[in-house]
Amino acid sequence: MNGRSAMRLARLQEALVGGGTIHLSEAARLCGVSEMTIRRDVAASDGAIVFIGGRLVMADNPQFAPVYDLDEQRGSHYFAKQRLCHEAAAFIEEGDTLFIDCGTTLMPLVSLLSSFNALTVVTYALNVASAVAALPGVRLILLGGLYHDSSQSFGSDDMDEAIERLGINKAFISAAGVDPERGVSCFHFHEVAPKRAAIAAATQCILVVDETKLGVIRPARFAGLEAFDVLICDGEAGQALSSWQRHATATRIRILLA
Amino acid sequence: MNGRSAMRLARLQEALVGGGTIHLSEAARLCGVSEMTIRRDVAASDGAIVFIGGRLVMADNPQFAPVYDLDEQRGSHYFAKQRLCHEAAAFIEEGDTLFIDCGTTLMPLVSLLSSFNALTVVTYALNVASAVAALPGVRLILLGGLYHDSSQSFGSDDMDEAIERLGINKAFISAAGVDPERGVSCFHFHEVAPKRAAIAAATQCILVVDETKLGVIRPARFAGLEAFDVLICDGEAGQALSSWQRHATATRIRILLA
DNA sequence: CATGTTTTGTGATTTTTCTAACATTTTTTT
DNA sequence: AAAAAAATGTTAGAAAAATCACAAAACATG
Repeated sequence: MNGRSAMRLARLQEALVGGGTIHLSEAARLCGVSEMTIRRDVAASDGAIVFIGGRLVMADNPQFAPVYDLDEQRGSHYFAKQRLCHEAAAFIEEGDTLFIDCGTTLMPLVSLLSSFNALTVVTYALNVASAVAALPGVRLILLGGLYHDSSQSFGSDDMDEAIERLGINKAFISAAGVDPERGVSCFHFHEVAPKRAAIAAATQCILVVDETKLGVIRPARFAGLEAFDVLICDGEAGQALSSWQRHATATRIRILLA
Repeated sequence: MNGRSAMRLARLQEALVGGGTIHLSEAARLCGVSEMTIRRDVAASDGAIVFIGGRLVMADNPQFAPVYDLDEQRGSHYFAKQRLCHEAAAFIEEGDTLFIDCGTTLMPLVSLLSSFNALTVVTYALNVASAVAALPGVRLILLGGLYHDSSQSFGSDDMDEAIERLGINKAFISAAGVDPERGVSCFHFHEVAPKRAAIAAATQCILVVDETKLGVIRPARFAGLEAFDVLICDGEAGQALSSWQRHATATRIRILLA
């Protein structure tokens, strides 16, 4: 990609941020180049803007649900996550202060918040923040710091203190691995502090993972299973289920299947 | 519209709720009918679902709302801002730690950062952060807090302390009003603390405003003109220019015209 | 300033989407 | 059960969009 091309894309991106589409011809006119050049720009770009039937739309704006075809979404566990989040949303009440963890698992939860009008969301994830910022009735508190690309989230030394100062009601936590003996873990160490602080601060802790995470151990352990009040999981393959129910009664965790 | 048709539409609507698109062929397969039937269903419906380039989308999906030419008006401003930012970018060197202010003025500056690979950007604006996060070679530090929709930025009590702790090289500041006697001002009071802290911390302060801001006073004053080393402005209408040059020599500020 | 490279434009070609007409099937009515 | 009506499928052609190939222009470089 070249400099001028990047500038045109930025120009178009600015036009499309906040939603909407523009037709190829319109985009070409706007940038003062031919339609073919716009096509080439978009094709060579990182995929932030895509074509849909001769129109340009923002694709990766987390503010919106993905544009991809539904069968692709099916493949990427999109529907599974949607179901999980639907279950999770049932715990939310008007006036709550929610902690929402980073990752893609809890993204569908954000779009379910639009029906409330007195929520506060605390997060340290950029994608979550961008999505929440678009909701009119939801207050957003972003815990800043140094950005980590790997998890689209921020990390800082005093994040735990910042979380302590907030009155968090319910914490929705995601994880990359959940094991009854070895606890709940994630990939990145900078996520440990905010997760722990949120779990400690929250009245109710809800762990949301899809079933591929069960029995898996990742490098950064941040809690034991007993730290959570509810585990929301999708039990398509119910084989491991019975053993998990045993663990559940042992740790008093409540398992919900989406 | 007929009963079976309504049922198919309901089914498709369910698949599309929460955004996303579904291709005509996919929809036909999903409902077990021909593509033509889906077309007829959609055509005869109330308009909740619409076609866009062979794909079905919910009509109320803001992502697909046609954004008619936000042209000239916003477009011309955009190019002005682009010029301003091009001037501003000339001050940036490899290895710098930049403070980038909120607003739309400095957005084009972000896309100009992609040619560097050892920059650090400090900001308290969500739109700036989102844009910087996409750049591979740039470290991002976001100053978090409570989100303010009006300026797409965050505010918190300890932001000034957080800025003090950072080694900021160059501060790029935007403003809603610049007046030689009454100083530099913005609309929102929560912007004052970070702007002041950044100005105090930075080695070099660069004020970037378009000429419509000259001679304007806004509610929240955050600095005098003498606090800045450089003022970058577009001098299309050069009328006020001579008087500004006088102020410039008085305050030792360097005026650049884009 | 000539040279080679990159970027952009143009027109031809292929693919996809849209529309319309008519055939076929299903449902309803008599 | 036959006829009529409604719904759906099939095909063909028009329109739009996507791709390709090459020419022209802009840019960089020695």
